[in-house]
Order: sequence, then structure tokens, then C-alpha cells
Amino acid sequence: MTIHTEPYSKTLKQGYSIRTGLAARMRAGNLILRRHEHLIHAGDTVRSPYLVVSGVFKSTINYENGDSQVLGFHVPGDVLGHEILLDALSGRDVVALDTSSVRRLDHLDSDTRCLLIESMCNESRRLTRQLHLERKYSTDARLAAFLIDYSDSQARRGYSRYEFILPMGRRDLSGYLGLAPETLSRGLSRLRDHDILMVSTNHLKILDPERLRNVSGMVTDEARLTC
Amino acid sequence: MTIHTEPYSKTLKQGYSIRTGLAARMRAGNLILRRHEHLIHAGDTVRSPYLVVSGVFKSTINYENGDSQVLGFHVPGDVLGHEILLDALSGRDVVALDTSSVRRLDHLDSDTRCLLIESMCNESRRLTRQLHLERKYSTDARLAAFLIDYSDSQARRGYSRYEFILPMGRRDLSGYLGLAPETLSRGLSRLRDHDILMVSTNHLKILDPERLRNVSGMVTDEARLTC
DNA sequence: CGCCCCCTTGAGCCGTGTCAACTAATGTGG
DNA sequence: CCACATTAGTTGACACGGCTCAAGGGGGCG
Repeated sequence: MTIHTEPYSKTLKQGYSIRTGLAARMRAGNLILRRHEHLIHAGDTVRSPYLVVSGVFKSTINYENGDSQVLGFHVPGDVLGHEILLDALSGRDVVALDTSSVRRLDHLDSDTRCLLIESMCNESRRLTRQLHLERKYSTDARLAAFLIDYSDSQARRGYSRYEFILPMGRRDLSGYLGLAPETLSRGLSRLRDHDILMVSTNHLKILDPERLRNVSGMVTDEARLTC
Repeated sequence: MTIHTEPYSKTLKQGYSIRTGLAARMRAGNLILRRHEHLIHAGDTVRSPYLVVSGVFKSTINYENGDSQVLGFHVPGDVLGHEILLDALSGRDVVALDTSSVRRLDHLDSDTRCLLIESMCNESRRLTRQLHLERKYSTDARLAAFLIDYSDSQARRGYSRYEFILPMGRRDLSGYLGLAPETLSRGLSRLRDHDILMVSTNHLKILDPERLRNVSGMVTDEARLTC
């Protein structure tokens, strides 16, 4: 089952100003959201699933005490809104990190249901993996693993595997990886100092994929970055 | 939708020695498994979902490097085998921690499917919560949270809320909570020293539910156990 | 141009993992 | 049923990774 998604495009900025229930615009049947706009609010009843067509979203869960955690980033091809399989009640915010568009999946046919189940299963797998990473692997390993994942995802969507923009801020990324922002920053600096990456705020270039992979996989070996 | 499950019973020890594909016995249409017997092996193709009728199971995922993590404990009423919703391929072991029985759910009717989706969703929620707990809360808080959960689960099934047997060993529990066995042991000792628990290997008694709840929820408050 | 926020870097502390020794429990074979 | 062997749990000492607090750049947006 393949799904067509447009490549990332900055030309979607202007859209009709038809307001749906959300603060969103439409174009070519897709919902357009700008940076920081919510696709879903925690507590919302999800009315239908969405297919991410372009851009990036993050989903977060918020706790009473004020702290929130980043559960995932969603890129074109991802399906959102599996809450509809059960009570349709979303416990999380889904926010655009940049100008992004989604396609509403109106008909909850069996293919769509299957996609939703699959996406839920993937999320479960991701959480399991994340738990494992956070329990057993260092900051650098987790960071490297994330960069490799993201790199792969870029490649799969037809972009450069070794040079790309990180669409999320440090705070979001550190939250996703289960780190303090300072720790993430230090990790990036370490990888930079070892000539594995070039990094400036958003722009990222992988200089030494080989060693990056080593860092991601090994905890006890020489792969650990001394200092 | 309610499902009838028998209370935990030690009278199921002897069963017919009819061997199914697994090393298991049958009684009254239920599969009986003894301590350490696998209901599902990692890599197995799950043939049908199971409803836990009595006893306890743990499910674990195993990694190449030899380390494994405990993903969950399953008590009567829980449904296993949601893998069947997708590729039916299990990535985990499901093992009986004690003499236990399950009912095979042959007909994958819509009710069963719904149960499976629900169970998957619950697992996802649990993982999210666990991630949050491990990121933000101390050993004692996590341990207290677990004990409260387990206590509630006991109460829901008609047993004492304040005195029960922990069916899993320290190693399994520490794995589940994301702790080293030694750290778990220290946590238990601390709760014991503060007269919140009585604990001897398996047997556990909650002496001060009030303070236990405090420990579970607060990190920065006086609830933290000094020493 | 200047404010603000994000990111980076430094210093110090604390919790938890690790290693090691000891004790308690469990199981096994005679 | 006992003696022994093996595993599980507890406790202590110690090291170190990552969080916190604090201060110093840098870039974007009004």
C-alpha cells in the first residue's frame, strides 16, 4: 500500500482563508497550517485521521505540573489521529513546526483503519525503542541514533542523506530524546569537535557517517567520545 | 463489554497432559502454563489472541547484545497477541511467572478486534507514562507508583489492596521499572525503613498508603525520602 | 538598532549504575 | 530429609553521567 505525498514545498504559504474549526487554511483539498498552529489540541475529539502531506509536526503530551514531553515528530507519509479507533479523544497536542499541510482522511475504510493500526503499532515500537535507548545508551549514542534515523527518513523522501535542516528547535529535540537542552547541546558540540558533524543551529551536515553509526551503537567500545 | 475471569487459583496444578504446539496442558478449554513456560516466543507467528484467565505473565523483548527489557506484566483480564492485527509476528517472549492459564480467542470477531486495539492502545499509554516517569521521577517515586498500580489492580480483582504477593522476582521488576536490581532493592529498603511498607522477598504489605501516594507523586516536596 | 529568545559553555552536585561481599532462599541429589 | 550447590536479594563503597544553576554569545524579528 503506497501513498502519494508531495515533497516539502515552501510555495504553499498563501492559501484560501477558509477557516475550518481550526485556525487553518485550505488548498487543493489539503489543510494548511503555519508554524505553531495546532492541528489537534489535547482534549479534542478527533473527527478524522490525517495524512501528513508536507512539512513537519510534533506531538506532545502535557502534564498538570506544567512539564510536557515530545512524543514524536511527524513527516510526510505519516498518519495522525489513531485515537479515532477507540474513543476519538486525543490526549496530546499536534503542532506544526513549520508551514505544513495535511489531507483529511474522510472515509474510515478498511485500508485507512489498517494504516491507523499500523501507525499505532509503529508508535508503540518507537516508544519501546526509546525506552531501551534511554535506559542503556548514553547521550551521544541516542543523539547519533536520532540523526541516523532522521538522515534515513530524509533519504527515503528523496533528499540528501548527509545535509539537511533540523526543523525542530533544541528544546523540542532534547525533550524528544529525554535530555536537558544543555546536554543535547553538549552532545552536538562533541560530535562537531570530533569532525563527525557540522552543525549550526538548524543546518546539519554529516561528515563521517561511519563513526556516527559507531557512536550510535556502542556504549563500552572505543566509540565513546572521550571528553 | 465485560469478560469473566476466574480468580487466581492454585488448584490448577494438575491438568491433562495433552501437548499442543507449545509445552502446555489443557483444562476446561484453557491452556495451562507453568512457571517459566513460554506462551509466545519472540519470532513466533501468533496464531490467535489469548485472554489471561489466571496467574501472571511477563512479556519481554530481547536484543542481540543479550540484554532484555521487561515490557509488561499481564494479569487476568488482559488480552495478549495484538500482533495478529498486523503481521502476526511477535517480537517478544511471553512467559508465565507462575502456574497460569489462558483462553484462546479463536474467532477474531469485531469485539475481539476491539479488545486487541484497546490493549495495544493501553500498552502505548503505559509506555508513554513509563517514559515520563523515568525521565522526571526518582527511583522511589517510580517504585511507589508501581506499587499503587499493582495495589489497585489487586483490589479491582477482589483481593486485598494492602497485602499481597509480588509474583515477579526483583530482577524482572527492576527491569520493568528501568532500574538496576540493587537500586530497586535499596528503594524497597528505604520504603521499609520509613514504615511505609513491610516487605519480605515476595510478600508485601502497605502500611501507609497516604505517604506511599505522596512519594509517588512529588519529586521536589518533603515527600522525598531523606537518606 | 536593540531587545529577546535560543543556543552554547562552564562549574558543581546528586542519583543511580557498577563492582564486590555477604546472607537468604530455592532447588537437587544422595 | 538433610547437606550442599546454586541462584536471588541485600547492603556498602565508589565513580561518573547528566541535570541544575549561572553567565556569555549570536541570530532573528520588530
